Amino acid sequence: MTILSFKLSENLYVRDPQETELGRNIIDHSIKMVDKLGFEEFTFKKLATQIGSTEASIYRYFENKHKLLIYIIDWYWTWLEYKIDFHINNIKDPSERLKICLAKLCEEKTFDPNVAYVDERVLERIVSAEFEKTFLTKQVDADNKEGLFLPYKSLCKKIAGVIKQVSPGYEFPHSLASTVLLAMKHQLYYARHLPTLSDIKYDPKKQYKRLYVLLENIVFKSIQ
Amino acid sequence: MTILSFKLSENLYVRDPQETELGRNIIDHSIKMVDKLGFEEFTFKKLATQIGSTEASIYRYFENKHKLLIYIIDWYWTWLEYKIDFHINNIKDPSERLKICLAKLCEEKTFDPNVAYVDERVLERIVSAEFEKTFLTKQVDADNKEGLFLPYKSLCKKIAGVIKQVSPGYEFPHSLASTVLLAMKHQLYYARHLPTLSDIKYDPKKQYKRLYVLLENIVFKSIQ
DNA sequence: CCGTTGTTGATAGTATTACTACCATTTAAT
DNA sequence: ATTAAATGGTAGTAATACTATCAACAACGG
Repeated sequence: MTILSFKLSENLYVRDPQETELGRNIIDHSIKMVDKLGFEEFTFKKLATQIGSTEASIYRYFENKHKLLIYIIDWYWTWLEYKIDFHINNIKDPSERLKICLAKLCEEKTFDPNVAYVDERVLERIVSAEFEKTFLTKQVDADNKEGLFLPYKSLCKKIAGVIKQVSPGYEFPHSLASTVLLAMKHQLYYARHLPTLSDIKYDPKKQYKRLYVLLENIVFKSIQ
Repeated sequence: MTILSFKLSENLYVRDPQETELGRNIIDHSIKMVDKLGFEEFTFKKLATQIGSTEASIYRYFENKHKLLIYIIDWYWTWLEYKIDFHINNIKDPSERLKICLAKLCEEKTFDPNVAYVDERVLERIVSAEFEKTFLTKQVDADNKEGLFLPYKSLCKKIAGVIKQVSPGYEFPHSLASTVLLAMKHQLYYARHLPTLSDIKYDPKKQYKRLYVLLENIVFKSIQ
């Protein structure tokens, strides 16, 4: 049994949270709290109380809650890219590769205790609801320069690359990849909260399959 | 010369800002300030100082800054739908109608003094950067019940309707419409701040045409 | 012309947030 | 055993997101 963990950019934290008990506790409980309260209502104070620590201690790990959020979300994208790599490895046929990418994106996540201490289902909800808040800020450019968005950009590039393999002449592989990546998160969110914006009905079982059909349709038709 | 203005849902405000000088001032300057500072840094205090009024007075118009943001963004979607209606009126051919829709979505906005007191270019930037913050909150369901997202849902429905006219059998008209609406805002934002996520290069002149080509490609290929 | 009502301005106050600073204690490493 | 690192505890600050109260000044109807 391998416990999977990923080293993320040092610019994200003051002290690496994966190295200490308190650090891991911070990550673990922030994930749960952000999911429950939403990012706006989530504070270091509440987190500190929850884990029986203090605000000051948390600030020793993360400069602010914005970087903590990016940390969590970067973790998700890194993990997703890892998963995709793992599954397209050794597959030669480009179309098949692309289908696997999309399938992995849409796949219903499960809690796998082998993957660190993180519940991927919760993580997925956080990414759906909070991802865009990481870069829709006035500090985008500074954050980007620090490499805080590398995991997402890397995943996008990977998918764009696979698209290029299927259709070398296609003009917009990166745009299509980023559009699909966002769409996948949004369609699930809409299904749940704003159903008129989507044709995918909220259904914990069937929605993922239907999402796959939608994305496959958009991607393969667009590049053909 | 007609000054165009739209009546928005009463649930958005305490007192209708379009009816008084102070109200119009609030809208006018919030738009400028949200654009300049970003929504997080924007406060009623700063706004009050800017327009030579007080926090208390602003609270007489808007319950909080969240509703003010929704107000501004609802205005934008309402105006965009109006514009689309205006231009697809009397056009019979469904494909032509859909093309006009997309063209109007992508079109470079200009400052038209006939449309109230609002600079649409600024508005467009705000929508690009802040729109998702209106619904990615824990109060989505409550806000939705109050009808705060009607203008966006209505526009989405309209485009889905046109898609249906072109391709009556297509399974995902709403999903495709909402995906494209978001993509249009995001691709421009990426072009500017996260260029590796897009194949559209930042260029105040040419980017809109290229965006149109992208969206036309995605939409027409997907539904064919 | 008076009295009522509505709108704004001015001021004040509160709970919470997002930090920073400093010191004491525990723990781990040499 | 000594030292350094990690944490906890406490305190404090500026700013935010409000709420409440009161006075000034229109505007309007009788």
